Amino acid sequence: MSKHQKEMGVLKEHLGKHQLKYTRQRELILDAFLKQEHITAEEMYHQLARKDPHLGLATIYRTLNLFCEAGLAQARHFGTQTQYDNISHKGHHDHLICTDCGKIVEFENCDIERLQEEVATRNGFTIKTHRLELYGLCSRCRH
Amino acid sequence: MSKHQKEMGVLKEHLGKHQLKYTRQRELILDAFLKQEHITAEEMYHQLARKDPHLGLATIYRTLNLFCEAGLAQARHFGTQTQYDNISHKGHHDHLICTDCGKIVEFENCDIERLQEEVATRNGFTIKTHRLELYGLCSRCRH
DNA sequence: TTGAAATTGATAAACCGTCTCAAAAGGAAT
DNA sequence: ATTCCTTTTGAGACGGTTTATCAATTTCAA
Repeated sequence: MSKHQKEMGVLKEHLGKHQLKYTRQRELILDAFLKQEHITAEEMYHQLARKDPHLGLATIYRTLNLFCEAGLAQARHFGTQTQYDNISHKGHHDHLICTDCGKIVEFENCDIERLQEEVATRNGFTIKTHRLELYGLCSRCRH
Repeated sequence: MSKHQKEMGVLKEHLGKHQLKYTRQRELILDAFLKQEHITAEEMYHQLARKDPHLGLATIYRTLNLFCEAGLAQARHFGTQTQYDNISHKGHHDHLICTDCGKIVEFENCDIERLQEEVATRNGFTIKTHRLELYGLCSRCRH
């Protein structure tokens, strides 16, 4: 039995609502995905090759995009690749991204979140999720 | 004569330092670039096609990357494409996005920006640009 | 068990951005 | 202006990432 009951439930609910099916591959990919903070499709392809050598790369892309629609993942583009962030397990995480070396530092800041809520309320919005990315140079690349 | 004397100067200084040449294409692209807050190479390609139908897409990519090196632009990956941000443009704005109807509200919040700087400093980063998007439901779609 | 609908895997195709290279242009010295 | 060397350009080829295609397979409700 899976360790990720809650997320599995979110996925199944999304599948049910959209007449989609629960497949072995989707379960396999979700399990692997939830163990990561963020991962690329290619990385997951190699990682899962041992468990299921016939799992296709296209299926991984399709499934990760499905997770985004279900609210379990969030796609983020850096360099030439797409990172799929796990937002369901840890909640959202924001990123400091070095535009030179690609280094990524994750952070969370309650004060910023509170201000975001204020802004949203002032504009009549109810926030479901957000994305905050700070681009710049890390200490090593600044020199 | 160009309206963008200051930036033109920055570019020329960079060119001089690196034994690069001042060309008609670079002037044309800089002029177009500085009118935007951010633009993709493809967008600029179409935009400039009228002024110079023979301007190649590769030249635009090369030139926008040159602007990044000169400190006039900042590349940011958005969706599948690369956005080149005009960093001399100060009116940066963030977005509130309704996931239901697609409505987008722009906002600016100095307190959030200040906290972002704090986070960056604490992690040894120097921020050049950022992206903040709040996803949720607008007042109309909540009901 | 059956059958309609969704999914998969393999691969082709699309897409974005960079590289290549011959021709053209910049620009310093004459 | 001319020369000469270097850089740049434009056009298309190329490489890596992601999506589209489609026949075969799987899901799942009846």
